[in-house]
Amino acid sequence: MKAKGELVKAAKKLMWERGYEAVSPRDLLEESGAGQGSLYHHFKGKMDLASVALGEVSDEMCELARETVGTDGSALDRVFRYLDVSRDGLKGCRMGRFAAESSIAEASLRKPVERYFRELQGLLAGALREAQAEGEIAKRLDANELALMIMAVVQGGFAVSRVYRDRNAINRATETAKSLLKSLRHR
Amino acid sequence: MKAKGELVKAAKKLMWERGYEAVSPRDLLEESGAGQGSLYHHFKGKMDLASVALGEVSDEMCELARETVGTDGSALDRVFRYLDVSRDGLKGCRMGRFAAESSIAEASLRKPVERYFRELQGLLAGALREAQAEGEIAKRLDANELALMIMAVVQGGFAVSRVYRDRNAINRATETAKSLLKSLRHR
DNA sequence: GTCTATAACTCGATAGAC
DNA sequence: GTCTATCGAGTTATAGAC
Repeated sequence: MKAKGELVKAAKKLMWERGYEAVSPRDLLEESGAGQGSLYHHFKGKMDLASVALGEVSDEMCELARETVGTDGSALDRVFRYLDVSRDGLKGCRMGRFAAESSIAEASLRKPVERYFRELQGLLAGALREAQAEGEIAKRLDANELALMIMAVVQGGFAVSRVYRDRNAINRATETAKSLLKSLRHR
Repeated sequence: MKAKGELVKAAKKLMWERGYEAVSPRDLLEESGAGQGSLYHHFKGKMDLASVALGEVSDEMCELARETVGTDGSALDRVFRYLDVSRDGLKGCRMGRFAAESSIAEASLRKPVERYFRELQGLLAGALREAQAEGEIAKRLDANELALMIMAVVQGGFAVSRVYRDRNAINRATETAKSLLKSLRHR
């Protein structure tokens, strides 16, 4: 039963680095130290293992998002706290990196990613709505749409960083998003 | 010599749909109608063919960007014209979709993508700088950084769209970006 | 539950006839 | 310049001993 846990751990590590398609069962067995049959004893196949691994990553990312966007500080500061997270643009989002792969069409892989995105959008939209209610920022923009755009900046920031081979491009993009949000204040 | 052109055409089509890694030489031969040896007669291999195809796509996308961000209309309107392009979020950017793949590490694939991104950022930054000079928007934000963020919104919009399976999520994200830019006016 | 061995297939690339 | 045939390696998955 140890092999099962080791396989999931290996999948979480390797698929963060390389995504789904670029990781082979062979890689997973090697990384985990498990024997050939173990993968297919505990899981239906590579995709089933990936699905379990992504489910765990999704849980971890949701928890992290709740801590980041959490409850202390002003509503707008909580949104800024999410944008202020220092990101390595060359790595890619542990969840969002699967969006570009064709495997995202498979429900078992897409669902954990969608769950994280919905949770994150809800957290950001909640904080933005609160910021609007308390007069921190203008009310004319829909909080849900603003949250969606903020998430797009982060996801797209990874893309731009990788193309430019500049691990900080993403952090400059989120900094600019902060500046734009500030321009919604005091109206 | 017909096979060469057909192979490039096939690569441009299939790699738009599926990226680099998910397209095999087999797929390319089938789509193009060329025989097995033709690929390796005209190109060094799959990557060389992809590089030529991406080069052509990069040229086309640069030209399209120049037309879109072009010269007529106010500077800010030209930026809005780029954001207003209707995008199918489920498809993915013809260039940006390669950013998430590990093959982007290969210079011959990354270069055409980077060339397009630099061209686009330059066009957007130029229009934004002009908008600032003419007093359309506030000057306190760097035009280059704003352009970078706008590109991130578009690239990330594709990611969010695909995860949500909502082809319009990207268009809502760009619409919100427009609204935020408008909040920089009249200060 | 874990392992070794291997099946059946596809991958990117090459050889060589025409 | 194009084709058919095929290589060696790597892919996902299965069989069956322990």
